[in-house]
Amino acid sequence: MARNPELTKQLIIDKALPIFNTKGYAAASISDITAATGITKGAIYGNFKNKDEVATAAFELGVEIVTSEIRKRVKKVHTAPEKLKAIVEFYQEYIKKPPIPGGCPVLNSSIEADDSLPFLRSRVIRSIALLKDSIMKMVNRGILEGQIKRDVDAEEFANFFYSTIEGVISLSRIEGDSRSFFFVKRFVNRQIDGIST
Amino acid sequence: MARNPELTKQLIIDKALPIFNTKGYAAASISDITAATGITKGAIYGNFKNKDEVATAAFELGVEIVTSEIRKRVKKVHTAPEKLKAIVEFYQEYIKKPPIPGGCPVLNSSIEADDSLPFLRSRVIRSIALLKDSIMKMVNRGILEGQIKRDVDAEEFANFFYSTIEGVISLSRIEGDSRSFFFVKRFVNRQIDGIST
DNA sequence: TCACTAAAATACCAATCGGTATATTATTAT
DNA sequence: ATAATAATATACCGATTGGTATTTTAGTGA
Repeated sequence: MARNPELTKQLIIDKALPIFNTKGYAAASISDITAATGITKGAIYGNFKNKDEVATAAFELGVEIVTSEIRKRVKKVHTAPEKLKAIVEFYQEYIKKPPIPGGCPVLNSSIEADDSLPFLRSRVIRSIALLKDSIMKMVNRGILEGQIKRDVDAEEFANFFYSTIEGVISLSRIEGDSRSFFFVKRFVNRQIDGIST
Repeated sequence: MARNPELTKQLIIDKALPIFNTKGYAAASISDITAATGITKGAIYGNFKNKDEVATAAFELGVEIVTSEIRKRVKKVHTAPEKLKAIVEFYQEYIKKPPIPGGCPVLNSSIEADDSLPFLRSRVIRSIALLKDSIMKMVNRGILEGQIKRDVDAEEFANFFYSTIEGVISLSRIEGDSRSFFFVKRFVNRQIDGIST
């Protein structure tokens, strides 16, 4: 086996992410991870203090995968309305061809960590705050640059935008169908057009 | 101990619901239920085939609690816009004073059952379909009665409405704050006004 | 009052859980 | 080449899991 602890650690995180994201923290076991990695318990506990730390690292990777892809797509276009639509587009593709099996790690962890798992909860809150903040900034910059109407409440829009997208992701996933997403996408894009100048 | 199997069964379901709803199916144990009920494992397995059946019964109770309260509030007012706003109002109070600890059972189960728990998944799908359908009928009846604009797509609105509310519930819960709900409520109510005649 | 029955309590099961202590490796410095 | 060290593998731990078999208990009809 490779004796590079950096690689080992990364391998564990990479394989743990889809496991935690599909089964949830409680149902995912260390044995699941040893099975997926081909690595033993000794290697896992040599590189992580406990299960919580593995889950934390996996969650952070999940957030990084999602946000880096969003950043990439947002940079490609240059007006606020286009950027917002690019995010919607991203999540549509996310459902069809998920970069991480099991849905959105932020939403999943949000549900599982709201009443327990305090170590995760704080990180989920931070991730959501960052996401909402970037949407707000997008809207406000759009206002300054004359692409978005001046009377738009950026915080209200960000909360609507985030809630609706997370909601429709869970909806589409449980339905196993993208029909709902189609409708919601149409609605959201119309809202974006509605606040555009 | 009471030797009324009907009461025993109901006691188990009543106590199991908040446990499953807060901890999730995987993390909730039979021991949690014996502790909460004061009843032993023998009584549980005498009344239910297995854990799945307890979880199923608890879920059905959760759905009944939510939908019956919605029905009640929807009946109190007599136009489609008022009915839609009454649902929003219900969920706002739901967050402040939850009739079931742990958030919305439909959303929670939706997240946990999308990749596993097929016995739950099918029931979640049915519950969501019923909820969305009742919103669609509300909108369509509003159109017929001249309260809602004729060009409104009921299915699109229902999907937006459901997604947004479920999304903001998870958001408010993880944030532990109703600020986000306030913004989203304002947005949704404005949408309702926007489709009203 | 006394069987009979059904419900609930108790005792037990193998399997698995997260975690640890120890043994075995592979790598590096000398 | 070899000793020291760090990383991984192995073996094991008590606790808990869902579930079952058995015993005790409460309620019912005769």
